[in-house]
Amino acid sequence: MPNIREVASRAGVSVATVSRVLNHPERVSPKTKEHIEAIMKELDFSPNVFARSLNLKRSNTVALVIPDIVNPQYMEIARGVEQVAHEKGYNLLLCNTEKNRVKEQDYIRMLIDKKIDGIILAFTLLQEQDFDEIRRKNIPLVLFGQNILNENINSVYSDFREGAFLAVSHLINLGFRKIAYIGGDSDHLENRDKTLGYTEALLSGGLTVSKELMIEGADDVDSGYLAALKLLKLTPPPDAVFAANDLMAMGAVDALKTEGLRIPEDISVIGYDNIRMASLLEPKLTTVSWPVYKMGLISARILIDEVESEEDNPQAQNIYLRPRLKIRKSCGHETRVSEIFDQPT
Amino acid sequence: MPNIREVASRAGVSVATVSRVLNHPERVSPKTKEHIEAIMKELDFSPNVFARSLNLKRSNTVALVIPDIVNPQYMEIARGVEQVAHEKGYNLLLCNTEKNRVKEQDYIRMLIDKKIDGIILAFTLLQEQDFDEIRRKNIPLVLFGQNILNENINSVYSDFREGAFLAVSHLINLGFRKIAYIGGDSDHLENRDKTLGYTEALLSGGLTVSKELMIEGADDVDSGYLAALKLLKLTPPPDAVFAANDLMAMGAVDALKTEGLRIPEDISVIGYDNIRMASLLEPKLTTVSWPVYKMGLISARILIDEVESEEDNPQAQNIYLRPRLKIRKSCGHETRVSEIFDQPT
DNA sequence: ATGAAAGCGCTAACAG
DNA sequence: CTGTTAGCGCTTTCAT
Repeated sequence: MPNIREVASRAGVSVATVSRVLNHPERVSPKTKEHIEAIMKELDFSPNVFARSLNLKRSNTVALVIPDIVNPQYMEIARGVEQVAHEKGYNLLLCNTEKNRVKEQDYIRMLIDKKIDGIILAFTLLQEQDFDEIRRKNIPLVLFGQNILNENINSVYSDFREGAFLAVSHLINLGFRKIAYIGGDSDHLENRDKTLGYTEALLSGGLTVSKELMIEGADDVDSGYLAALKLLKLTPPPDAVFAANDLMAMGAVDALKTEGLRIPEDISVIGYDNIRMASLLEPKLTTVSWPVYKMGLISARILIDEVESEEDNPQAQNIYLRPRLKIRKSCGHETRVSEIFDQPT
Repeated sequence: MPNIREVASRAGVSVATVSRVLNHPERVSPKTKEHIEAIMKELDFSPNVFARSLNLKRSNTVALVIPDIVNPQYMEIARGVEQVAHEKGYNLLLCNTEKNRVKEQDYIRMLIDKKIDGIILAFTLLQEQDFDEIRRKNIPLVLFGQNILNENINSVYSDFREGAFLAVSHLINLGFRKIAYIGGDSDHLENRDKTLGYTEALLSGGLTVSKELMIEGADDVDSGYLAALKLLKLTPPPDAVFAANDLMAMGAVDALKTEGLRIPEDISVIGYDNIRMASLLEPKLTTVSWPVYKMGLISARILIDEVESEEDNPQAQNIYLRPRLKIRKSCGHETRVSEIFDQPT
């Protein structure tokens, strides 16, 4: 593996000149530049990134920390982030916390030690003070999918409270009165926000909030299945259920159908996320959509801009994208369904 | 940020000693070791990875190169790999090629330049000669999900030809005669293997292979949908369809149902992969399962073992895990369905 | 068991 | 426009 010294000597120049064609090509005369480049090609030379990083104190690598690598919604984030990172010549370190607070903290520690250029924390389980070290070391940080904890931290988020409110209000408008809720893991702030949206919608619709209608799931298909089974034990059972994500909604639909109920004739189901699969379910799932992929792109752009900016304390950005109701077939009401389907989306 | 020199001077020892407690603790007297460790803690010192890597020529980072970050099956690989990498103190660089041969080559080039410690190539689009550079630089490499191209390259794979054979034979045993095939992107070797399995099963079942029954999809839900629509135009239409993955199978089911067909009464569908969603479909999808997650774990272990081994040319491993038929409800035959469902899985 | 010193390969300040 | 040179922070001989 040739190094810069070898290139220099073969080209009959100093290492500084070679380094210059690598980093400031404009400061080298076109002739020597071409010559040196030819030699680089010939020797198949590529600069040693470690030495480079040691000097520059940058790794050209950013990290995405996510709770669950197999959740398709989270992977949409990764797709967006990877896209931008690759475009801009950065590498993407993927950190899967498995919703484990300790693993998340470990990872952050490790990322700081590694002198990562920037970090995107998606749906973090951590508190503001846990970011202190990141901020103290001036490592650019973007919080994804999180309500603003602090205006001084970059965040790209969608209002999950509002989304839940939308979903439940839709159910109420449809005429349902006993609306169950399968919530996500309440360790996550966005799930607590959804719960808020659920109760607010109930209240503002003149309904009462009942603990027995609220079950906490674990964000996956199976817990949705189990929760629905539990809800069916109530007498009378709920006439509609709002699940905090599509995965749980799909599990619930599966359970409901297994128990012989028809959807939406006997019971309505509404989800959250609008994952691709949600539209393949029978019946196609009504859900709340929010622009994950786009938010992934945006997060990465904000992050990398900040990495590359000279400023020490750039103004934090708080980007906010709205959720939207996606009406399909899994909710309905005998007398009102046509009326609803005629309304614009 | 304190460096090793500062730790040394505060501890009243030389940098060499500090370095030793980091790398060869046994070569330092317990007393001084403890003392130095205390000072490290006090100063919150952690060694600079760039300097370290520059010396050691290792990055403690491995890469996973996959064709499609949103395919749940591929993400299962990532889950396994991340698990092991994290356990062993390695970072995981995620490279999404979007099934783009050029992007894949770019990535490999970049990984080599980055002096990555090891690479797992999942369902690569590349040819054996494309790995030359990786092997020349002695970078440990594991091919995932690939038939052996070369016994000297580590590979962890499942026999997709056999899996397809299993699936189609099942259909034939069920009594179907006109069996369509929605293949995956034929740029991928594993999809060509599935095609092989399909035709072999047909032939060994005494059926003929017909081009018009074979459609090439793009491994996603939508292309399955489109393919099924096309197949329905045939007269008579096929009585069963084998899709090369569950995503396409799900798309096909969607199309078939939309066109008013009942599954399995009017037409049977069988998929491949056994993704979680496949069991939520109505009817639950019969499919071929193979142990992706486990294969991810294994790949990472082989890779990291090789990274950490002293040997220059360790014996390559070729691990092989069998696919298995997962019989559910989406295939059936009026007269034989009960008979089939009584047979052991 | 410990220390001195020579790099690892590169960048950038400084000098010309 | 180009060359000289001093680090970046660490690991590792080679001495002692």
